[in-house]
Amino acid sequence: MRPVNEQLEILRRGAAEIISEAELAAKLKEDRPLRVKFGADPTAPDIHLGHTVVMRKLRQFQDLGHHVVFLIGDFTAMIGDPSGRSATRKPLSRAEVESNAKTYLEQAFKVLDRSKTEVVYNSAWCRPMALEDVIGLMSKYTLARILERDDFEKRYKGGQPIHMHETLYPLLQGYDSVVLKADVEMCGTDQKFNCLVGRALQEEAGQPRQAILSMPLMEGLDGVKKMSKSYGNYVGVLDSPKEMYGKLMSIPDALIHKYLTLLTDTPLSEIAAMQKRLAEGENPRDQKATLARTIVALYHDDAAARGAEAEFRSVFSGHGLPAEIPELRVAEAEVWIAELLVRAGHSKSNGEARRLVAGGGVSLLDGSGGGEQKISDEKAKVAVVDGAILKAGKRGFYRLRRG
RNA sequence: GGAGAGAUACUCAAGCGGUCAACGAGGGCAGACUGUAAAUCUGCUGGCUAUGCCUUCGAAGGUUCGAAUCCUUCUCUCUCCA
Repeated sequence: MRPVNEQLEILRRGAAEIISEAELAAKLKEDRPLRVKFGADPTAPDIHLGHTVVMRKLRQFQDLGHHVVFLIGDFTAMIGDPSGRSATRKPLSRAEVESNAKTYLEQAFKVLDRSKTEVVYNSAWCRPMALEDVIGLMSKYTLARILERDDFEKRYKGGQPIHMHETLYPLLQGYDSVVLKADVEMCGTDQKFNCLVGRALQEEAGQPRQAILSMPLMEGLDGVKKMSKSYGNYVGVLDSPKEMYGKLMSIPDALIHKYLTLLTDTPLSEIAAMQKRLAEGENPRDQKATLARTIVALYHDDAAARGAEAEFRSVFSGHGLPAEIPELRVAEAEVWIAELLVRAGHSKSNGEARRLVAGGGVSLLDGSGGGEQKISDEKAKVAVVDGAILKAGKRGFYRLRRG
């Protein structure tokens, strides 16, 4: 195994907090594969770049020769983790959890080394627990300490409900660490509390305490809220090269270097150099392009990255047309514009389409992309010319086909 | 167990018998400007080919010509006291 300080240097990259670095160093010094636990709630079937921040770190552990225990919180998912929530999360059904877990793992292995990952389900030990076991677990912790947790505290003070079962979640997650004899637990900063409970419970059980390595929560495309599917500000690992590239080009400038640090292998020295060049006047757009290209190459390949870039340049910088335009088959010679937009799947309702038209967001181009003609009358009927292109908003292109 | 308060559109939040599809803010979408960045300005932000009709203000009933607004019951939440 590589020297401890080299390992630490790699592991420190991008980390929010290591509790404690001395403990982690001591474990690394034992010169054996550490058991690195990571728990995932199978609530989000689609993995996005936000999830990969932690997974990439796990991958680094794997590459350093350590053992990753990937815990699917199938049991705890049914409780609903209150982490980072201001409201109670609704529990999932068995069937949902199972199918989510499957897709989740499939995507996780885009980052993790499948052969070095042990997958476990916490229902294996949670489900058989008898009430006395549960009470025994509860007796190891105090309500005061549970209420110290950020989100509980906030809800408590804000007069919002906290359900009893939610207070059990940190205990169960901590208990997972006891069962798995984890040496290290990886998590996002929002999970820090739960990980700390794990340390306390391990100590109770006479085990060495796990070290904690937490990664920052990564802001999504809007640059404000954390990346999350429900906020719609995410880049999915399964997104097409074109989508990935485009989405990444829309992030605020301030996020460029954070993304590079957390989502790519770009050496820190290179990132620092980029920051310097930016301060000296380099156009942030170009650095963002580098970021976008690098990430697309990671989840697809170099050719796809170059293709996505070329297309982006031609469509957005050069106001050209995308290489592939979905076709919209229309039988009639003439169709109401709003209906056309709905049929294309661009607008959810006629009303929404009308607003888009009235707002000046819709135009019609001839087959080669020229002759742009804005449609601003929401009542307009448009003649369906075979091969003409309907442009809706910033990125909606549809090629009309008669027949 | 007792006493109060509250539930409004994606979120926060006005409204307290007609002028309410519901003020305002945030968010979102679109346009201008740009680098699909930020900031700024403008418009839009229930459904319906539509000077109107339909659905929506926790749920179900009721009063009324007319209800988000009044009454009854129910569900959920919070606060205080035990």
